[in-house]
Amino acid sequence: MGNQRSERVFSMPTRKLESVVSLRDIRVACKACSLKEICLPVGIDRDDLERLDSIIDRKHPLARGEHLFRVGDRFQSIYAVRSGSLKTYSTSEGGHEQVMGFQLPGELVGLDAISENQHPLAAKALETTSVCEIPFTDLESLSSQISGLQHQLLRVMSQEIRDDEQNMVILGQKSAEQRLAAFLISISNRFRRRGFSATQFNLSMSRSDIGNYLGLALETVSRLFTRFQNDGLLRVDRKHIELLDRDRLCAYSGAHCSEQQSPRESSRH
Amino acid sequence: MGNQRSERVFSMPTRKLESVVSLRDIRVACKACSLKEICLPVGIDRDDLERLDSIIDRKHPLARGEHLFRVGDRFQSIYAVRSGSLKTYSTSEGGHEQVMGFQLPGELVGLDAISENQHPLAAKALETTSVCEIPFTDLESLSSQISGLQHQLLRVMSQEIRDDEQNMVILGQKSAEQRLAAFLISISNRFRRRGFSATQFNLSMSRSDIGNYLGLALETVSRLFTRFQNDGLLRVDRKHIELLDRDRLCAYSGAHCSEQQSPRESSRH
DNA sequence: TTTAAATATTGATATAGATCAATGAATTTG
DNA sequence: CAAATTCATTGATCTATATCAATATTTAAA
Repeated sequence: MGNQRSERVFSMPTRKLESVVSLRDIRVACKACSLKEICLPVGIDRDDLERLDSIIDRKHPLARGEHLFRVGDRFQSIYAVRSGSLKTYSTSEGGHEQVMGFQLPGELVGLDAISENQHPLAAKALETTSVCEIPFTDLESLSSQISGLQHQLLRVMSQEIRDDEQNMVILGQKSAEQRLAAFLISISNRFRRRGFSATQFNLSMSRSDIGNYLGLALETVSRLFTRFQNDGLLRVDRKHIELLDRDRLCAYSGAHCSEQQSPRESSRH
Repeated sequence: MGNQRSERVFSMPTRKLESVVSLRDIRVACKACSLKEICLPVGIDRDDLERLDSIIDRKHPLARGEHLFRVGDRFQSIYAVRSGSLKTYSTSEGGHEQVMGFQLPGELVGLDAISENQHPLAAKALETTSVCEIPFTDLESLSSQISGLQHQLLRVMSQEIRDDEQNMVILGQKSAEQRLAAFLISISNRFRRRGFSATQFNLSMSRSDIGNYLGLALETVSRLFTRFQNDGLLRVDRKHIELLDRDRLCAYSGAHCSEQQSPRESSRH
């Protein structure tokens, strides 16, 4: 699928053996990981990468519906999605769920837990999902030695703030139509950036999750999908989406789409 | 006003003399600044503080309506509000403004600019406002030496992400009433944390700014203020707000108010 | 395979809050 | 200090989208 290539490079045996299963085979070095430019884009040389690699731990894949962490869990690591996808969400007292975001391959989760030393959100796998675990204290001490890493970490966090700001704009003043369009464009951009198709993908999250995330009723999401389809913008088949007219969809989203850019992917500089 | 005390401690003469006016007198050491626990809460000792201080630059106050920076400005520094307040906002192609946040004394602006090396938002003074300028490269190199500072910086950014997430909840699924209530509680908490009154304060921003920030029409904000007043929750006199029943207001906001906490103030741990 | 449980679609209706509009302070300006 | 401008309040109406409801489809379970 796409270029999820060359992930099976086996280096040293698993350092930590907390999980029982045959982790050894899954152990992959950062330097060989197809996601490495994403997790650590800039200015980290060969040696540094090796050091970084040594602190990163691959866990065995999560099944659909499994939690990576829950609200209130002690914060120890941030995670990078290697394959699959996650949703993060919080639950209000009334048991009502608020979906805060979706994490696709190459994206990080858990940065919001640093300040309180515990996870303010839960992270649940939307499908079979594997992640890299990056123990935070290790990362911190390493990044005080590797200045490029420190900077990179700050950049990633800053980007997260940007993205959240973008979402606030979307929630604060866009119409339902604009929201869904913006959402699809964002997903598309994020897939493309990871080397997947930008025009054809599967949404691993339910309509209800999308609606919740966008501040819309799921019925509205459903209706909009059919509307978009009727307008010739895309083709929907349940989870599968094919974007037929990305530009027009982008125009629908009410954003500057001149450079077919999305907030999320603009971090490359 | 409140305990905005003991700010006038004069140390060495201004290092950078970019601005013409009598900056010398305003120059105040971090270690004497009433905001120091806020900017740099933990684990920084006397010596380190002095080093930090040496990179921080006080600028002369901004007049109401003046910009601290504009969209697209090269990112060089982050800023801490010393007194007064700011709003950050972006402007869509249609010239439509989106207010992203308000910064009160002790709060930082500009963290979202790190990733792109330029400011994605503009920051404008809502009243006469003075800020500390913290050149980012200096801060970065210093924080690789002072591990407490590095951690603190990450914490602050993480907290910002948390806060934005909170705002997403508010925009995504709260009613107009809940939004305004949550907003007032948040402001109240932030004032209290800085030693100001939590029950009586002036809103430096207009109804329109509040509405824009909360994703509501200004008329709605206005109506809600009168409603809240009629309900005996508070007293409004134009910009001046007096909270009469904080608990009930908090209940209105639809959040767990058990510990009269707000997202923003929960960062102390 | 049948049954059950999610999940998705589509329609009908209700409503929170936007928008339009007019008036009244309060600030700013000349 | 008057005039102009900005800002706030209040009312009347309209609309986008939620909510309620029924059905269909898919997935999971038995």
